[in-house]
Parts: sequence; C-alpha cells; structure tokens
Amino acid sequence: MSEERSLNFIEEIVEEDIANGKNGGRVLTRFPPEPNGYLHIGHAKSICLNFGLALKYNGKTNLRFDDTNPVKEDIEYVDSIKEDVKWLGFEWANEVYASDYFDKLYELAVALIKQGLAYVDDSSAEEIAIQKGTPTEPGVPNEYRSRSVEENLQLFADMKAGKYPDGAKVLRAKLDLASTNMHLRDPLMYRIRHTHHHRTGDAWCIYPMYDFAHGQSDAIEEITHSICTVEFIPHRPLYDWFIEKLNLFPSKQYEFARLNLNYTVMSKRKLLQLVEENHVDGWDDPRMPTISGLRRRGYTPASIREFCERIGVAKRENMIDVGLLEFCIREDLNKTAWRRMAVLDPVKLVITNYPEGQEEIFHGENNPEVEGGDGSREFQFSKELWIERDDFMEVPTKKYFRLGIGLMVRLKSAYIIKGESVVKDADGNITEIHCTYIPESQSGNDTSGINVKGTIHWVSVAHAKTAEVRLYDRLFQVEDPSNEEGDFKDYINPNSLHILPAVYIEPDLANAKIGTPVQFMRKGYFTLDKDSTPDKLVFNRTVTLKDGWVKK
RNA sequence: UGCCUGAUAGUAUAAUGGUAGUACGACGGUUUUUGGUACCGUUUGUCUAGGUUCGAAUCCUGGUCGGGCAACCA
Repeated sequence: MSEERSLNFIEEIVEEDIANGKNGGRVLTRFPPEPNGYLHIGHAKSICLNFGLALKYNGKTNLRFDDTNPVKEDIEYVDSIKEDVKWLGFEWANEVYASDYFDKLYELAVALIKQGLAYVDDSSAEEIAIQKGTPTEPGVPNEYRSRSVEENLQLFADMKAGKYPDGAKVLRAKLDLASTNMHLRDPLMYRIRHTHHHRTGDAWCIYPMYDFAHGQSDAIEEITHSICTVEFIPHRPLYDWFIEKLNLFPSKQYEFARLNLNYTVMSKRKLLQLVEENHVDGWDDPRMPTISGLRRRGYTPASIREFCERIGVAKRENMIDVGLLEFCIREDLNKTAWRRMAVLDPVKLVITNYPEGQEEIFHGENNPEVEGGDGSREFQFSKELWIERDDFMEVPTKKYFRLGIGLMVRLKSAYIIKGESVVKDADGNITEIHCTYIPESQSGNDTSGINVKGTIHWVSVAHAKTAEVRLYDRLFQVEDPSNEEGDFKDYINPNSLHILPAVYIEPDLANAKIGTPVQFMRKGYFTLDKDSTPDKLVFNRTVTLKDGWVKK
C-alpha cells in the first residue's frame, strides 16, 4: 500500500507547473458534463482524474454543466449527474453552468466583433459547409465575411433580440479559411435557437457553440488545467486563440484517451437508444455501464475509483477488459460483504438418520475476512434441506469434491454427510437425495476425525424464505459492438438477464437492505434491488465469485 | 490522399539515454469448513527499416498500422 504508483502524464505536467510556480501553485480543475444523458463509467474516469488531481495537489474542482444546447438538455440529467458525482465520493468547490456566463459570453463576442475578428454570416448550414472546403482544399470567403464592424454589431444585437428565425444567421470567428485544421476555418460562435432553456428559460434565443463557451468558461473560473479527451486536440488552437484575442485567464487544455470497455457501448447516443427502444429497463438497468446502473447492480464507489486508478491515464486508444472491473468489485466486496447462504437451483436433501422433527440452531460468521468474523448470525438445521443441484453428482467424476453416492461432504457450519441414494421422477430427474449424517462431525466440535475436501451451502426446507434473483450477463455478445458489421444492436446478448423467480434464502436475508452488498456463499455477490417489496425480495447478482474449478 | 495524434506481454500501464518492471488475465502449487480469499511460482512484450551513441523502448530519418478532424453537437 505504501508502494508509490508512478505518475501519469497529466500528474507530471501538474507537478512541473507547481514546481515552476505557475498560477502560484494553484490547481483548479473542472468536470464539465453536458446535461443530456446519464453519466457512465467513462465519465467516472474523467471524474476520478479531475477530482483526484485536485485532491492530490491541494486544489479544487468545479462541477460545470456545459448547457449550451437547450435542444438536448434537461434538468433530469443535471440532477442525476450531481447524484452520481456525490455517490462516487467527490465534492465540488462550485456548482456552475455555462449558462451562468451567457451575458459575459455575449460581451466577449461583441468585443471580438469590435476587433474585426468575428462576423455575422447569413449563409445556410449547407452553404457554409461547402464554403469551408475540404481537408485538402482551402475554404473560400463569402460576401458576409467583409461586413463592417458596425453592421456586425447591429446584426448580432438583432440576432439576440430575436429578429431572425432559427438558422437565418450565425456569428463566426474570422480566422483562416485556408487552415489545414478545419476547426480554424471561421468556426461558428453563435447560432439562433428559439428554444426554452432549462435554466435561462426564454431569456435567450442565441446560444454559444462549444468552442466559444467551454474555453471561456474555463477562463472565467480561472481553471488551471482543463482536461478533456483526445478528440478535442484539434480544438486546442482555437481554445488558445479565443483566450489570447480576448486577453482572458490563460487556462490550458490537456487531452487523454477516453475509456473503452469491452462487451458494452459507451456513447450517450447508443445508450439512449438502448433505453428508448426498451432493450434495457432504463438508464439504471443493472446491465448498463452507467454509474446509476452499476450502483443498482451492486458496485461500490470504492470499487469504481479503484478501477479508474488501475486503468491508468494515457493518450493512446485503449480497450479495457471488463474483467478488471469485476476484479475491483470482488476485491472490495470480499473484504466488506457479509456471507449468507442461498440456494439458487434447489434439490431436496433428506438426512435419513436425523430425527424427524428435530431442529438445531447453528451459527455462521458474517465475514471470515474480518478479525473475529465481524459477528455472526443464526440459522436452523433440520432433517430436510435444500442444496444446489450441481453440488450432487450421482456418478461423480474423479476430481469432484462435493456430494455423490458414497461421497462425503460438509454442510457449511453443520455436519458432514454421506450420499446414500436418490429418488427420481418418471423422466429420470432427481427429486430427492437421501444421505446420512455423522453426529460427531458438528462444526466447531468435530470429533469424527473425518476430513472432507468439499463444503457446500444449504438452507432448511422448513425455515427457508424465498426471493427473486436476477442474474446478469454481459449486454453484448461481442467485445466491440460499435465496430462490427451492421447495427450495434444486432449484437445484444439475448441472455443478458436470467430471472430465478423463487430462490431459497436463509431467514436472515429478510433483513437485507438496498445498497448493502451480501455474498451468497460460493455463488457470488448480490444486492437487494429497488423493485423489492416486503412481500417479495429481489436480489441482483453483482458479480459471480471467481471460479478456479476447471470442470472435467 | 491534407492536417493532427498515437504505437511496450492477451489487456492496460511504467521505465524520462544505463538490468524492460507492475497489475489484471492464463497456467501450476501451498493453505482453506466458500473449488472464494491469502500466499508462492510460471508464462508472454518494446510496430518496422536504417541512423546517432560505449549504450536506444527512449533521440533522428523513412515506412507500416491504429485513432481523430470537413455538426448551426459536446
């Protein structure tokens, strides 16, 4: 634990800046989501990076909503984003909105017009696209590019005043139509949108574009390190240009590669489609890679933070194996989740030499990983128990350590038993297993001298409660659905959800709480779902236990 | 066929001209009243061709391959 992890390239930059006394050693980052969807695990990487940097270097982080496109944004998303960031365990210094700066941004645009560095263009979107040229051919100026400052000032004021319909005019920066960087060919700064904004209402009908909102917001807040993903690299010269021409605080942009996880999709557009077309149960469906989905699935904030730490930060494209995420949640839950017994695929076990009607109370540690077991709970033992169907094999194979005819196994926290015979139905399916128990082998008090290789879990037929259990598998059948032939939805895993309507659980599990993880011994980690009612418990499987047993 | 980026085990990530290391995975073993955990071990790598240098993953040149860029999205 005292092992130092080496610095990622952004931490190196920050340390160098601090060493050079840049910004007086001050570090202020920001997490700037557009409130047009729910946060996913890719955002978690950015959140952990931005907030983590501030924590590490004694700085602060702003939560800023990049709400410059009212057509796609909604307050619902603002609320969910705040909830998710908090849940991950981070505190922002200021909650701010790009829309807070609409007045300031308008002034800055006017200032640029006055310098002759911006103009109002009456062209249509199509015309502008054509006039921009292609990467190999320079763009060409149009008649509007040479409008006078006075005329531009008037037209821009008229745009703001609502004198024109959507699309009639735009404000563009006057840069370089021949630039090899397409983003510098007179980029749009403002467009007309007669749309209600979730925060500013109908106060505005012109809205700034990303390039004229993001960097300026950074500068207004005096962000020292503005960290974004690599697809914004071509925007950086523009980012710097606006700041320079407007003489603003010199925030600097740095870029890292976004997270890609296999067997899922990460784009908001695709996630939205999954939700809207009902391929999943909503943004927080436990199969979704959203923060809310992972939370409902049973992932913990600590496990997600650890995951983000382990994947590292670099600039090259990457595809992280979802197995690493699973490793992180198992690692966390192994240390914290209480152990309970639940039989998912039951078959009845009858102990023929156990007295009819007799009951015994046994105890089980809550967590053997914790000193002292973290307390214990009680459960009843009786003549008839439920055990897992695959914990019995009529004709055992060589390395089978569980129950078989003539094979002995321990019932967890109870007795050693020996398989004797089976009862089958007309189709040859086993309906009951008969066994005998060794009275001297009681757990913690074993004088039998018998050593068995296997231990299986169980619940008493007379005392078990039932619950619905939802087993989840990966949402897609291929590693990279977005990169396959055809539509990504063609690769949805039809078996990503498997519902077990009536699983037998030990009585104590009736006290389960939403948000408290539990290990069903030998089966995996589970968590109570929000669909639960007092009459009907529903558990989600977060992840299976690692299975080191190579069958046959 | 322009510009910008990137390339280290299966997957990620470190080594900042001086022994290619770490994690996850896989495989094997020890312990175990969870075939879990823990612990131990094995495995596999510098895209390519030149150059500079006593010495190159690192610096230089050419090539190859991947990603991004021509939204009134962010």
